[in-house]
Amino acid sequence: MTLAQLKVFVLVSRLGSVRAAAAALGVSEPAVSQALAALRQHLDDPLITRAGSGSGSGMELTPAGRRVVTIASQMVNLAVEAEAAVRQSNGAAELLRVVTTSTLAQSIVPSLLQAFTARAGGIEVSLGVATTTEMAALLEERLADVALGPRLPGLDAEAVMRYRMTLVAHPDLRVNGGGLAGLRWFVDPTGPDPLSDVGALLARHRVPASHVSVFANEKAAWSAAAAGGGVAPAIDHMVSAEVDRGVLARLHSSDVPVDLLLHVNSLGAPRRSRAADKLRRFTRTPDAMQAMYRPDAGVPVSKFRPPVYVTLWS
Amino acid sequence: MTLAQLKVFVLVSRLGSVRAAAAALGVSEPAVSQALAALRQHLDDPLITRAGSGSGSGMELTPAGRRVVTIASQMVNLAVEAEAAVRQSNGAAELLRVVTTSTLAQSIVPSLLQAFTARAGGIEVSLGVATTTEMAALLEERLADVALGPRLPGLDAEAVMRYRMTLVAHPDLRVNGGGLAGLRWFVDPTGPDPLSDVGALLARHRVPASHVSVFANEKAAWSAAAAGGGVAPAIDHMVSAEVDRGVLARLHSSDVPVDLLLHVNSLGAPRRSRAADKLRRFTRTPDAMQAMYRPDAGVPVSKFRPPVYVTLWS
DNA sequence: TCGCCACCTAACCGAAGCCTTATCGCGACA
DNA sequence: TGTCGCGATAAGGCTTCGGTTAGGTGGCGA
Repeated sequence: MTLAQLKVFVLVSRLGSVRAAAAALGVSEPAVSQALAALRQHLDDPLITRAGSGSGSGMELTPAGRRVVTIASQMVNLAVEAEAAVRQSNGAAELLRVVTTSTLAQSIVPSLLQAFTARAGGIEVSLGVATTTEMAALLEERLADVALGPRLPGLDAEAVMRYRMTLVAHPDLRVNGGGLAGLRWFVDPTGPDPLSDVGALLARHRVPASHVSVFANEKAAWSAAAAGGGVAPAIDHMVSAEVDRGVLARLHSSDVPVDLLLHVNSLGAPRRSRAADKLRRFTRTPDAMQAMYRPDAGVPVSKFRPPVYVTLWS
Repeated sequence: MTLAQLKVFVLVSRLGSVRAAAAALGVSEPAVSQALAALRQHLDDPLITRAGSGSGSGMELTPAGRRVVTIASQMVNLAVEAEAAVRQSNGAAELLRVVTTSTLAQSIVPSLLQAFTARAGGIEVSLGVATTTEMAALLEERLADVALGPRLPGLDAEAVMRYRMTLVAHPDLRVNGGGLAGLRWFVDPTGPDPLSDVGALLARHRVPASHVSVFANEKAAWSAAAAGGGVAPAIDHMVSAEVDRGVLARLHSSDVPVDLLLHVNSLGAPRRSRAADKLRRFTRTPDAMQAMYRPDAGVPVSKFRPPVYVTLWS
């Protein structure tokens, strides 16, 4: 019984799927399946089984599994706590692990974190990308300290800023009879995640999967849209320069632009790290606002080469 | 950072010595030292250092070490709890791990445990031997559920029975001018442990180490005494047969025979296992009393061949 | 100053952990 | 009835763990 195995088990039970856990950990699916098998053998109990014994119906804990998952979760948390305790005792830099969606990781979040590290000394920030479902599980398991994105139910969430998502395209593009759903859509890797901003947009417009092209990052999607032949979702104030230069134009419909809220999510006050607390406080300052609205402050796109959607901390 | 490493660290810090921890775990001393080194490297902190940087002065936790022990201890406890939870959920036999002193392990305790397992169904008992100092640490770390022996401070102790420790020798042996300290003493492996019954007896009589011979078990010590040339401590009612047969005779002095109390020690009620609770209750019954006073009920001596003083549960 | 005691380090070795790719099993669903 | 999705299993390789024995180091006491 190793800590890694316990971490895997907890993550599988929280995400309800081996595949999802593998993705969240950034490893292959057999790796997860095998860790689970080892734990099952060691404890001599299936712990978690396929529910409908078919696909799609999720998984289900055995009685023993239910008891173990709570204990295992505590152990994983304590392991993180131990490392943090040492780091803090020795005055080393605190570690703040932030997760966000792929879309936000390319636009708003990097400049926010850059401003934060400059302001609050002695904190080392690392940024990871995850789907919305994963974000909650990652926070619960203390694999991340803060999640920036939509409001996560069951966690301590706080609205930070309002941002507008628009659709952009080549200025000459005309929408024909089929409506927006008839066009080609160029999206970043959050597109396939139905809970993400972009995924929700695709769902609302009932865009068939065959019309969607996934790009490594948002900028690549705009470029494709600027070249003509399709539309791309974008965060409004990040494309203002391109719109001003006439390279792109905003499209309008009943659904776009749409105003969204960026939240800071973390565990409740007693359970979250000091660094997480500091970031929460920082997001309320004018400095933070200014950083988030600065359009050109993105990190170099190269940092987000595929596979973007998988990041992990050991 | 593995659970085994954490267990080692906690045990070292509780016993205050690498050697003692190695003995308690039944492994060589470098094994412990190395596990500690791995943890130190991983956490980048010495965690625990020699106090006076000399021999005998014990060890001392660093600030980070102090914080880590408490966390590590919880983790180790939770690991045990997880396994117990599964076992219980599945109706498998509960596991009761008992530690006792070497002296008692050869005499009173086996017949007690034998009676207990016969009475309380579905409990699997395993017996280990440890020094008095180790017993407390083993209970704290949940490496054992119950300790049978002297009262352990800081734990939930309950007196179970009174037993008498006598000195036996060949019937013809006469004590000369030097008193008892001038004789050869034949003792079992608890002799070198100054906190044990036998060790305390040696200390009170100021027996020099050169006069002490350590035998693999108590019966071997009696045999040597019966052959003449020395004395051996023994639990009174276990040698009554030999005394009746004239093979051995009891010696008397201001200090011997001495009456001692056997205690059941375990963690406090909320923290101890159900099986531990059952054993505690059983010790209050007449059946338990009868079993403990039955002189011939020892387990075969072969089970206690050296190394006796080492015990091991993984 | 010699030797002992307690801890650390080195070197080696087998077992287990943990990752990969490839393949199988099995419901669900068109 | 194929085939798709998803989990389990097989096989293979690298790394780490955890154990051993042997030898090094540095106070402390006689």
